Amino acid sequence: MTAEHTATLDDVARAAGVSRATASRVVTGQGPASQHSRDRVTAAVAALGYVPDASARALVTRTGTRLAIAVIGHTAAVLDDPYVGRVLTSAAHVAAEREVGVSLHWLPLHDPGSLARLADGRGLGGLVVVNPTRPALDTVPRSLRGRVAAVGVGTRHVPSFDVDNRSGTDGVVRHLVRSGRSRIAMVTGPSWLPCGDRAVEAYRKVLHDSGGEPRVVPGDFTAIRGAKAAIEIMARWPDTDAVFALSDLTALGVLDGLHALGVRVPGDVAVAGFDDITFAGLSRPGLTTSTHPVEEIAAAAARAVLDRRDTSGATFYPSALVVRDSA
Amino acid sequence: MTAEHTATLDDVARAAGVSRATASRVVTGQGPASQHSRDRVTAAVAALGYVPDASARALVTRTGTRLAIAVIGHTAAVLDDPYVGRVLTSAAHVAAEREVGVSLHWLPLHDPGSLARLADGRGLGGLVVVNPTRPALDTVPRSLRGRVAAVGVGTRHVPSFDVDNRSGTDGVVRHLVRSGRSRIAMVTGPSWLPCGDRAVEAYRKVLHDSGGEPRVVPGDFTAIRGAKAAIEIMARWPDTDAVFALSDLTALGVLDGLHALGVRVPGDVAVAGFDDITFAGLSRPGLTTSTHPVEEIAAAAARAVLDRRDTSGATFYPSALVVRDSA
DNA sequence: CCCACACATGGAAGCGCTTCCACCGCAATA
DNA sequence: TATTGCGGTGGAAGCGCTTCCATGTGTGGG
Repeated sequence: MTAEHTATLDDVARAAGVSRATASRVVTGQGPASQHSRDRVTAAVAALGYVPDASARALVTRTGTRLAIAVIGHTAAVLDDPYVGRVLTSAAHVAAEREVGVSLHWLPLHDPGSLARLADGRGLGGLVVVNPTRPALDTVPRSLRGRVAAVGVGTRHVPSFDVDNRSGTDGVVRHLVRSGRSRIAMVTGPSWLPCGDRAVEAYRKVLHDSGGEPRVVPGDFTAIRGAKAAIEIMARWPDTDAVFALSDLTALGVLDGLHALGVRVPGDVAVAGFDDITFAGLSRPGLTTSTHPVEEIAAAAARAVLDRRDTSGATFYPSALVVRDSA
Repeated sequence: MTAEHTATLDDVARAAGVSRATASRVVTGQGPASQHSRDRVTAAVAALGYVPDASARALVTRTGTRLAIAVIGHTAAVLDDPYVGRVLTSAAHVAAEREVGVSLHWLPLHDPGSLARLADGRGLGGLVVVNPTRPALDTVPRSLRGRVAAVGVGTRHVPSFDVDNRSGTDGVVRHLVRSGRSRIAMVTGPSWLPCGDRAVEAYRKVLHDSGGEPRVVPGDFTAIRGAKAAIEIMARWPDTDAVFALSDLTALGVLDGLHALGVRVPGDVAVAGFDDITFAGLSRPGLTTSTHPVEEIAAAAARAVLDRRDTSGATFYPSALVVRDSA
């Protein structure tokens, strides 16, 4: 009851009748230990409510006590993206359970050294790279081996977690086709982001299957770009009857651009986005989109890093169509 | 160049020709030190690029290495509020500079002990309480004295940082009056949140000055509640010609509710919000609102905690009217 | 001229933990 | 029975830092 003095590993060892070394082995799960002492230590841990001191552990294992979230982008403004906010929130939530904190960093797209510099300092326990590029991921120092994960499409070397853009896009574009649209344009993500490629592929495939011709305009996941893209699209292909943007933010911008042009949605042109952000349901017309389990993805990435799990390889999370008014 | 081995305090002491004790005193700024050794150590620190190991320091000072962000609310859903996301992002950014991480926690509104429990564990270097209640703030254990700050209106005991709701509200409501509205309703924040009181006061004052009668409906900062509030308001006071919500999210909901009712905005009813979130500019009609420098406020709170500054007392940040289409 | 007192300083202890290493007893092999 | 091997174990070192304490140094007053 009156804890007052937080239990230390010494207390646990004493209570279990073993040495501190053995207690440590049991608690960390590293090294040999007989079933008998394993049981006794586990019991003592529970009885005393022992929680390892993260600082002490970090000190000796030379492993930081912080999970860094690094976002790659042209400017520091990427940090303000609601998507990043969701990643951060979810990661912070997971980290909190492990008595670990998270910190947020911007990695300039054209400064490959920045990641190495970030990872160089002490105190870094793990790294989650958001929207990584190949070159960036290649500069991760080996001191962080096994403690790096990617949110978005990564490389073979680090576990990566992403939404299934391919089937998500497929679902949305098919929906557009089903509802009678055939001249469908697409606003992509930034060209340097590999995850967009799969989406574009899927879009091309559906269009090919349905006999439409692809109309692709580059985007950057921002709303402003969406508005401009809408204007571009309508100027270039005036008969366009649907626009699919690989980001709700961009789709909202498209809505804006179309509105400025006097084009009715969904009357003249249907609009669909991707991500299902909160505001997709609050825009007028309500945005048809595809879900993006960002929180789940970020939590998985954080856990992979924190647990030093060897989950190399890519994991894709399903995306589901959400039909509202815009398409 | 080839750092390889991160400099330790020992290296600094050796380079400066003093003992580790003296070097520590200079680096931390605690304890006496002659100007001479002060200079030599500072030079050595710069030359070696020394950065104190947060874990080691935390271990001995028995002070955590993590800045906890605690949000009070009925359910854990408060953590998904974009406002919290902005606070977290900004705090994480500030913390990163100090080699510190942040973690996110939900404090059940009716479980006063939860804050104490959170602060009890080791590894907690500081605490920022978002939207604190008096009782919650009173349970902060003394072990955290001087390392707690509030985002929102706090108590006399901890430094608090908030937007100037009073003048912000004043600005918005006055704008409504100026543009010819006189039957203005207000959707407040949660009743247990003291910050809302000042806003309601300001609203009442403007209405009193302009001869209007107050129409207050309780809100909770969510969009759904906004939609319901809109319906409530129009049912209770059908001649209402303006609605002011103390949150953009709620205002967006009001827009939705009004739309469902077939009420035109701003034709029939003007709508104004508070916060100026990203989506305030993307809704249709664009939301008239008042700015809320959340990032600046959160950064100030984080800094106050991290620097153990004795900034007790409340600091209010100015809010500025942003006129768009909705009012 | 000497004592007291401040200030500056270095030695050393120790924060809570992991991990190397030497050691023990026991079964399997020779 | 004498060796080897091996899983289990505790002692002890040490991670990088702060801080207590005893030990110098220099000043002013008696």
